[in-house]
Amino acid sequence: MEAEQASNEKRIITMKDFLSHISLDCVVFGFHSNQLKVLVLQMKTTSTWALPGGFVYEDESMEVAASRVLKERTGLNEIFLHQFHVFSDPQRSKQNPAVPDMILAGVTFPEKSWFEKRFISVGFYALVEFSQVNPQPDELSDACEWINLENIGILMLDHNEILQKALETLRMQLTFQPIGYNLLPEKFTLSELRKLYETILGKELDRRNFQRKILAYDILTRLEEVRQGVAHKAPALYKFNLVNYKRALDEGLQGRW
Amino acid sequence: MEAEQASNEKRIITMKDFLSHISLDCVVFGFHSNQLKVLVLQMKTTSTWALPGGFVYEDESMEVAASRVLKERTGLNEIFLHQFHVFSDPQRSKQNPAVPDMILAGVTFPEKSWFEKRFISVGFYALVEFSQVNPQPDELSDACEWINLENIGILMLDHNEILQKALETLRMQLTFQPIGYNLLPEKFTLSELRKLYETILGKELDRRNFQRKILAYDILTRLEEVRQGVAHKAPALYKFNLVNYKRALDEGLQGRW
DNA sequence: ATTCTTTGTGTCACTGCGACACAATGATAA
DNA sequence: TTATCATTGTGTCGCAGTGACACAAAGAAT
Repeated sequence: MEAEQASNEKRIITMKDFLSHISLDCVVFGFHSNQLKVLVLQMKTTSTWALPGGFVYEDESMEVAASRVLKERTGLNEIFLHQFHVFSDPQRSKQNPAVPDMILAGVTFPEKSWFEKRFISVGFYALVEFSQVNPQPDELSDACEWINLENIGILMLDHNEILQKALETLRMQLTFQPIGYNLLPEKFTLSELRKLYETILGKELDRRNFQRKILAYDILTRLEEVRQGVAHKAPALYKFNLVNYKRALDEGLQGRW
Repeated sequence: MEAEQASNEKRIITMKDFLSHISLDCVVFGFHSNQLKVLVLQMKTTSTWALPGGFVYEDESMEVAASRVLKERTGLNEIFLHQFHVFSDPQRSKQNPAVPDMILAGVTFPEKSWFEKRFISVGFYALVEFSQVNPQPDELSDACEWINLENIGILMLDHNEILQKALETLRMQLTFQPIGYNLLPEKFTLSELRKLYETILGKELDRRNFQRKILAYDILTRLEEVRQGVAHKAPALYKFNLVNYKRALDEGLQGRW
């Protein structure tokens, strides 16, 4: 169906075309200035902060819906998405705080019955290149912006739990899959990659051991170039070897069993 | 609400109390005779084999619903469950093949509209002690029984994909979490535990190296007893140290980063 | 009594680990 | 111009863990 473009004018959105009782919430991770950042929205009526999310059209898969929703929030066409958990506590959305915002935005409810009742949410995390994102609020929110992970305050509903679960999933995942592609620019330094790992793991890594280990994964290609305009010894630039990187995602890293 | 007991007589089941568009499918793993087994149902009308599953009441979480469904199929009260993926291809249930069986079983459809349309399925895998399971078919099926994982044939809808994804999830999980509790009896031998790992990984492990590694996890307690009635040297019996086992599940095994 | 199979314990050479050193490089300050 | 500082690339060290495998014990079968 036609893309719903962000617009200043009120537009009619009907819930009828969405699957009832199902929503999705996205934890969008970016990386900038050696900080892991999360994209959040500020709701119009309540001013609370929330993770981006939305609903699923009747002819969409969850992944397609999440891609569509995030294209609208970030402007990006291809986003690395990964489902990580279904949040289904019946208490989590007894009274949907977004309803006033939706009414304000002109949403009509052909059948209020399902939307004002509970719904489950499929949690996705997305990894995006910070510099390529053009944050766009939706009809329900005043702002869409990046917040440093360590500065996240109180979010709407169970969004703090959703964010925490996403982070735990990312952390656990580093034990068997690499990370970095989709988050870092095409060319990056080992120092930048290491700081990405450090912000996810929440601890400092020895730069020499990190280098030996990550090079042992055989997923990086060292470029002839070095980073320009830096204050000290210029570090080498690297890029991901996508064939090996994707294989490492599919098959997991070697080891353990 | 009242438990829906299996019964020979037709009973009225109404879809009205379930969340629309949402189902769950369970891959129930058991382990017996050194084989990983999966619990499957045989549908009445079509005679196809399917994974157990069901729907979610309006006041249940996904986990509670899955526990309820599996209590009915296995007779077990406490089952280790883990969500692993949401299956949401719009094509996956355009025409629900279970509808004829449901009609045969006396199910009425207050609002056919959602059930004959598509729905997403939350995939769970369950780990159960084979010997404690009392397989029970539901109203839609003739049989509920174990099949060796390596003998699984064609399953209904996308259930082969669901099963494959569950197995991949289990395999990947062995790189950062242990397995065995819930699947093995309270007392077991290292040989039995190793064969469990081998059937999940699909490859043979050296029994000496396996022993050294698994003991290094510090999740096992060696008992004073040995297995009786065996043909050769009696192996020592072990049990899981639940404190350490659960910590290993929560925090992951040491290593990598 | 011998053979077979399984188990418990252990060894070996090798690899990877955590902790860290040293030299190179470029900017900054004296 | 020289010295200092901070960062990076490469490497070492002692130790721990690995894959491959040996040997002895134990009990059943022949």
